[in-house]
Amino acid sequence: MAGLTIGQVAHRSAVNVETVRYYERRGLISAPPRRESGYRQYDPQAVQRIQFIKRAQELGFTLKEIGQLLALADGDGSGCGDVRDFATKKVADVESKIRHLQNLKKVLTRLVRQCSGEGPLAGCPIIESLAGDTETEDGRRRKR
Amino acid sequence: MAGLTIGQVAHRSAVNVETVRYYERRGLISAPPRRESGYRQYDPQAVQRIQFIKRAQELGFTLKEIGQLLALADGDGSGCGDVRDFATKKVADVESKIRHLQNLKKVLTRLVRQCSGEGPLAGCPIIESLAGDTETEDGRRRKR
DNA sequence: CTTGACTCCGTACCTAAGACCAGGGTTTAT
DNA sequence: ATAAACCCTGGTCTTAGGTACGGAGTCAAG
Repeated sequence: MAGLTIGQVAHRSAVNVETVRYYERRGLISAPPRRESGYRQYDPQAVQRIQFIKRAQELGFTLKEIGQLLALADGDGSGCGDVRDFATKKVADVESKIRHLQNLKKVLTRLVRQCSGEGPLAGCPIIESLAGDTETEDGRRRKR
Repeated sequence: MAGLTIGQVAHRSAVNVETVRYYERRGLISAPPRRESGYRQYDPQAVQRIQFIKRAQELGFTLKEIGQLLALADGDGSGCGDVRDFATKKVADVESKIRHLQNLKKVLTRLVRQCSGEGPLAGCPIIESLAGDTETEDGRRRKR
């Protein structure tokens, strides 16, 4: 009984069966050999690989990036430095997202602070701020 | 020539024509009257409304949330406080996302720090950390 | 041998927020 | 009058990461 069924692999890696097949389609895990019946027969390594994918996802990598990461890990030519570059780029990514959100938060907080929370809607600083008052000139490009 | 065409509205609010129609389908802007020909005839107010939507989007609100926000703004019963609650909840939202990303960053940074960036792949701390080593027990639920 | 659990494949569906296209009809400038 | 620019509907396509379904075949236990 060498080899795991897809269901066993899925359960051990805490994902759905469909997810395993999906990863195969995406090329993240290689197509395993089959039994006579056509059933996939997995090496226990497959579980490791899926867990790798899941952990990398938790770190904010997309499946596409994980594919590249796995290619590095599988490939021969690359070294540790390539992997580090990858992770470094991701850190910059995350930092940029954080900055964006912090700016958002600042603006939102300011709006909330300006709003007393009392009185009717008319005059609510939040609504007014969103409504804005920029009058754009006509931009019809049509010939006249 | 009272009323703007959809193209004029789109241009003035700096969105695509399709976007305007999409917002109408989503119920974010009301369906305007039509000419004989079937052409939509917009009030200039429509531009304001779309700008409202766009600004709210920039603040991180989804269209669904913006729909609720607009319902507040349109509805009669609600007051400024409801709007403030909304924005406050969004701030909490954003804060939670920031915390998550900061945690991500911490983990990634630690990984990068641990990695010399030299040498071959085998033994790269980043790869090893992702590969992990948790041995999960079998969870086959099938009768035997 | 039956039954229930499992697996196969392909395809469709989901969320978000639109973009784009085809095949028509309309408006307007010249 | 003609051509360019515009508008209509309705449908499909996109990205990401899966989930779900249907009909069929398979496997193991009682």
